Amino acid sequence: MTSLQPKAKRGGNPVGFETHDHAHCIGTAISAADTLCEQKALRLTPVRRKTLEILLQEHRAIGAYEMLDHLREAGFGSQPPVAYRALEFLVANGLAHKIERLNAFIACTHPGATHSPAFMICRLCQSVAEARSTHIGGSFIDAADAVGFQIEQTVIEAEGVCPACTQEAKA
Amino acid sequence: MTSLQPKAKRGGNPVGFETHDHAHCIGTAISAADTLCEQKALRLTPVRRKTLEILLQEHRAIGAYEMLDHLREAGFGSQPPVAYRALEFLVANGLAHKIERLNAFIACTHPGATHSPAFMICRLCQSVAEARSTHIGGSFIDAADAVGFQIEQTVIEAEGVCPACTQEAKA
DNA sequence: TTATATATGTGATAACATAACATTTAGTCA
DNA sequence: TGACTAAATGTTATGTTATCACATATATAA
Repeated sequence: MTSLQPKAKRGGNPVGFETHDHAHCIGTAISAADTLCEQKALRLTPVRRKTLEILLQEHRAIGAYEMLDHLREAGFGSQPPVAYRALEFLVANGLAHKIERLNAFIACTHPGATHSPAFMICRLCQSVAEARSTHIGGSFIDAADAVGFQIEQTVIEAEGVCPACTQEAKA
Repeated sequence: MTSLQPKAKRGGNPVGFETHDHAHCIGTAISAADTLCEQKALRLTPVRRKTLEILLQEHRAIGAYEMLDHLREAGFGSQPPVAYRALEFLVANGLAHKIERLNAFIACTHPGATHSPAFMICRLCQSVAEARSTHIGGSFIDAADAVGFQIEQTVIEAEGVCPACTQEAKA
């Protein structure tokens, strides 16, 4: 299985995919990552940077092996740990997230901000959108507190149909 | 890798593990499953029933291959689809849940009730507790509504430390 | 009873992930 | 600078999770 698949449509906003804007958003995100890594004394090495760039470029959740294909094409190592380690670094530092339901990874849409992210996964077009709200897990945290469970990380994902696909289904 | 591993301690309630009570709770759950399947005209076949029994017996999240070991020992087929199909049936009908974070399955603690379950996973003792609250995902559903995303299923899981392990850590 | 749908068994393989260890690179400090 | 140390990378090998495809068997309906 190779890495070349059609890009998924964006979920959430039915905004058209525009190259110039997207290039700009990638640039902004990379700059933000640079700043963040400098502040925290983290090393955004070539593989890690490239991995983030690929996630941003694709703008969807991609699996570790698909990432590995891209990295190999870019001249990096071709064995699974190469991809997994870079992704692990990005996830650990809030620059990307793992979508457990898909066993795939996606660039964070607002790195730096402390957040327990929540995702909406379209089962029709496979797009994944990160929810904006910062307190999605609120009642869950309360419920955990009530029984004395110390939450360290949360996985909050919804599977369903995105607005664009809902429109298409109606048509 | 065989199936024999020490049982995880229960998370949530620090109630002792008592054979009689547990046997009773298994019996009750199986009866409930029978009733539910009769009502919905579902077939709780031998493999499916055994699979549910094993989940209830273990009282923790177990992987498909560990389940397969148990099923083989019980005289059923020994190839992965045997376990995956039975688990898929139970999950589809609300008798069990998949814990995405662990790639493992657990019996539902209150089948029949329509619910989008939420779980607390202890990273120290691996116990998994299903949260009682019925409206954990409330704010998430609101956030999805706001952007026009149609939720069909949710995955809500927290990883952290259960009350029992927190106690032990203090001691 | 025959037809049809559903469920099961099995072999093969795909997809996802990590352990272990050698090598290289970056940062530190005598 | 050069030796030391820690971190990162490359690679081999293997472990773990999940599905496809197809044959067979069983249940339900007509």
